[in-house]
Amino acid sequence: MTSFPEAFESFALKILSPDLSDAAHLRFQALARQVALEKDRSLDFDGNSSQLIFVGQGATKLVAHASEARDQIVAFHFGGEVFSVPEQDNYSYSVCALRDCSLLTFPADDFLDLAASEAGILRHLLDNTTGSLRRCREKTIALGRKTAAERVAVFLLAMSERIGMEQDGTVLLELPMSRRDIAESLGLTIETVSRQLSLLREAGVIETTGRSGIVLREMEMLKARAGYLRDAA
Amino acid sequence: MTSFPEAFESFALKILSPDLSDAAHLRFQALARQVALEKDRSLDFDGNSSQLIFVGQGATKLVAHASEARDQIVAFHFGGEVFSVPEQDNYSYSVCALRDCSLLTFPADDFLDLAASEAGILRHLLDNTTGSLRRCREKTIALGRKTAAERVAVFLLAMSERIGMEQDGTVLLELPMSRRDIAESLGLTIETVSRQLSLLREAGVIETTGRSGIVLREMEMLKARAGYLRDAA
DNA sequence: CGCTTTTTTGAATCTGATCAAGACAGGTGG
DNA sequence: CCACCTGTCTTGATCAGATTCAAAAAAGCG
Repeated sequence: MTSFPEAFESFALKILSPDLSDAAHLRFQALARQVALEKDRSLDFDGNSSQLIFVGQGATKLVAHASEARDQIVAFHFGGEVFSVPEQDNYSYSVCALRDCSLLTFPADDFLDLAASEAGILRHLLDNTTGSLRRCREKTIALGRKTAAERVAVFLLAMSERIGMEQDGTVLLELPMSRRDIAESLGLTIETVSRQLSLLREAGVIETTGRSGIVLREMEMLKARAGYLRDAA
Repeated sequence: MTSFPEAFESFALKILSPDLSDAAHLRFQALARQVALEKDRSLDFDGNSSQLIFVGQGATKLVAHASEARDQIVAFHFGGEVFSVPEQDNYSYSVCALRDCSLLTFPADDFLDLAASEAGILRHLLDNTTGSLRRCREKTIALGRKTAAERVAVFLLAMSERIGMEQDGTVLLELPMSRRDIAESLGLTIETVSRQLSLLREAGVIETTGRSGIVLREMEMLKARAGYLRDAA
């Protein structure tokens, strides 16, 4: 387990301005709570305050609880990313570890008060939030207008961008999430996800090894199945 | 039509710091492009740059084009709001007026460069973006896990919060968007939206007057149909 | 190697989409 | 001011894709 100062330093390096005064640096550090979250463990919040989460190491899912047995995964976040957990509104949210994680959490209000005059930090947060918004919008489009086949293709392409290892034309994926997680992220059932992966396998677009390994063998075919605009990137 | 300086002032009042120097103020003004967008007209962008939009007056929809005849409305925005239009990635985006609009547009990169050392402005943008993200996440949950009936209820409740007029227990809505818009926002078809509204009408939960008027007569029943957590706000 | 859990596959069901008319609103021109 | 016309909305019948229910197969663990 990384020690607290060490974990905080990796955060400071990424997010805080390098020219921040030592005093301010310490105030941020005082605000941070370090959490070592084991795989499949989740972090619940009191619900009255929004939280800022920095993922030092590991992989997490942000889950919204729509009602009993109806969860929607709002986003996946990997090492080095910062994201915000909304305070409870119509839904309650929790953060769950896909694999062992080292996290820093901050109450968002306090953090923003501290950063009120630190344009660099705010800019960083803004960029991060804009990125989350862009991904969330893409997810909205997928959930609103795409078929099961297209959603699975979109998911694989998005994962290949974020955690894929390229290897002469093919991409290797080591998915940290289960079929259930994929289904809950795509607004589908486990069975449908499994069937769509089987179809891709039969079509020679992907290969699967075990539960978590996937080789994207035909990236062009996969893109064609994602239902994107023909002339888009 | 409001004149350009006037439109810009209403923006400056809302977004820019009151203590911003006149020189900086003018630089922001130089960056702004005013657009008077008539109802049903849309603004397309070159796609290579993200835009910041300030809605002075009117109501807009942010539309993503997934493929021919498959549009998804990502968000509605009303007077006084600021939002960002992503650069074209896998989809192309456009902004369309639901009623006559007066907008200011800024290239996001340039705007952020100008605001680089203005913590107040950045904070404002961050709050706005965080709000957009929160709404987008709620939409994700609705599209991923809710039935048609629940989605329509959620839509009506969200609209009542944003543009509803309360009147002794009931809420009056004057919807600026068509059934098609509602459908494209909820990931449903026009017919399904219409059917769900008819069901609500038959159940006495709402009344409709003409194409655009809706009276929310039984807010509690509507909330119960939205599929929220029982104990949530 | 045997046990548990996850994943895959199959059959039936159901929700929402599609196809097809009809009703209505609201604008236009007589 | 009213009749007409156009586009929007509503309603109905059928269809398809995804869910649900059920069971077999595979993966990963001790």
